[in-house]
Amino acid sequence: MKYHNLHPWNVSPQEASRIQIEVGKKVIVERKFREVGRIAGADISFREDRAYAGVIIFSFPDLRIIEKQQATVQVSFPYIPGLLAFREGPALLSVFEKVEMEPDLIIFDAQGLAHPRRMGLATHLGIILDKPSIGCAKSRLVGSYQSPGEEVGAYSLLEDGAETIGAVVRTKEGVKPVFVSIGHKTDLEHSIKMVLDCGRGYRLPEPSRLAHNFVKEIKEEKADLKVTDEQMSLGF
DNA sequence: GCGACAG
DNA sequence: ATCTTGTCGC
Repeated sequence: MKYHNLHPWNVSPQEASRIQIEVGKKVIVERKFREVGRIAGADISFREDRAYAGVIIFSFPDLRIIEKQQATVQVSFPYIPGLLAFREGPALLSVFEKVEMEPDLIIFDAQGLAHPRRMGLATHLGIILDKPSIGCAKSRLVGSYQSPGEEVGAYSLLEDGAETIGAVVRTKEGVKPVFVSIGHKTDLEHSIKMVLDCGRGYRLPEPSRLAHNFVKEIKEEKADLKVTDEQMSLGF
């Protein structure tokens, strides 16, 4: 996949926040597509400063795997709440660059608009990749909410002041709900529907769950290789 | 100053 | 996220 190089990534935290405010002006919170034929799940696993990024493309709604790609990248930006995209973004773009079967929608294990500056990783990468995206996080970054009903499919709104920034969705009974928010080029109602339609009895939707297992495997099998993709392409 | 804080 | 043993429950 191709993507737009909108800004540098090796910047200070202050500059990163400024970039989020600037790039965030491009977000589109409207869904124009009708059908989803392919959906992608992406995730990253870390070991020290090396990131193992993976993407899996599925057919939808049958959720058959049609492509898997991976990339190993050296990471230097630290984890700072609100600036996750600056730590994981570069590695995710490296792996999306290898994807050939373009997805119609991407689900990220992170927030979308449910972010202090409405620029969570799902929104940020959706804009750079120019693809509809959804943020499906395992915990809250910002916003207040009432606990959703216990039945699968129940959800409550996540709000920040008078603004609705996402939804807290029950994807499995007796388990902590997930935090769904618009990433880019879609709406909240459809985002919630997609997360639920991709559910197969587990807390996380299949694209997220399998992408997570995938990068975990990659990390464990390549843990001893102290070489990143870039170093390999340089001939070693 | 204190507590919160995606992965 | 990652580091880790046992443990509670279906």
